[in-house]
Amino acid sequence: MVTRPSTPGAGGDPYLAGCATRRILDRIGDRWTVLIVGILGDGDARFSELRRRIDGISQKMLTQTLRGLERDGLVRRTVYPEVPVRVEYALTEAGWTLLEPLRALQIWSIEHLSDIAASQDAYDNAT
Amino acid sequence: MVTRPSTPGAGGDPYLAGCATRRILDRIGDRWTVLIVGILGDGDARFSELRRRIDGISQKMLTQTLRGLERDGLVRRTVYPEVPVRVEYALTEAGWTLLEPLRALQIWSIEHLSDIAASQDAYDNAT
DNA sequence: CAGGATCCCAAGTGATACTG
DNA sequence: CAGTATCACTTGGGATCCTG
Repeated sequence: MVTRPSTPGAGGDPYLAGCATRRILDRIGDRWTVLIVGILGDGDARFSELRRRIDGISQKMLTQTLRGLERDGLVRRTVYPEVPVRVEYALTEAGWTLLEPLRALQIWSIEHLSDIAASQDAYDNAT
Repeated sequence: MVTRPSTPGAGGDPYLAGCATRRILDRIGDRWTVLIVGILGDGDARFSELRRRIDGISQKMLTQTLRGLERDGLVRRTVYPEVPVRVEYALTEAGWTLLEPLRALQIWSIEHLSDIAASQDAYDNAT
């Protein structure tokens, strides 16, 4: 596939993996995406509900992030032409699959947050 | 732990998980961290070697990112007082554990990149 | 070789006002 | 209710020059 030496131990090409991961992190690495995906993982939600549950998000960023997720096929947007209009957001099949590796990262995060904080303190004091 | 209703299906508190994940993404969500961790996952490396293997990184960002990783206890920096000086970077134990969830994300990335690209094209054409 | 210090621009983000 | 549009600000990151 790629003319680059692959790592003996790991499966797959590390260079390709790096590129792919970078592109995904460009998408989910922003301040709001994972929070939205996480909430939608609990069930569908409408715009105002997301806005209420995500503390501190501006309406601009909520819209922008949802548009991006919709464009990537991770979130489905459904408009119900009632009065007033109702819009529901839900994870797509692909969106659900993203939840899995995200959980892995969450678990790692929770397990290592205190270690990291301690390391930071030690590092700062050593200055 | 937290005075917030937890999700029936998922393990752990989603609110805590969200906060923790956000803090981790603040750390690894930048443009270079995962690439550096990925390369160090292949084995120790010195400064100039990292600089060569990571295409496009500036010396400032390499230094800055390595400092951050060192501060978080994910990377160990070893100085050999030779002439000229030699500096080796290596993953710590915690750094190695991060590699696991990162692989999960990599696998997801590779499996879904084409789907995402296709979805983006469809979305853009539907405009 | 392995950085530190500085300047500067582009991008991400928030606040505010307006709309179908 | 669910957005769109604009402005203003903060920050990430690159370029460049300098040092032990």
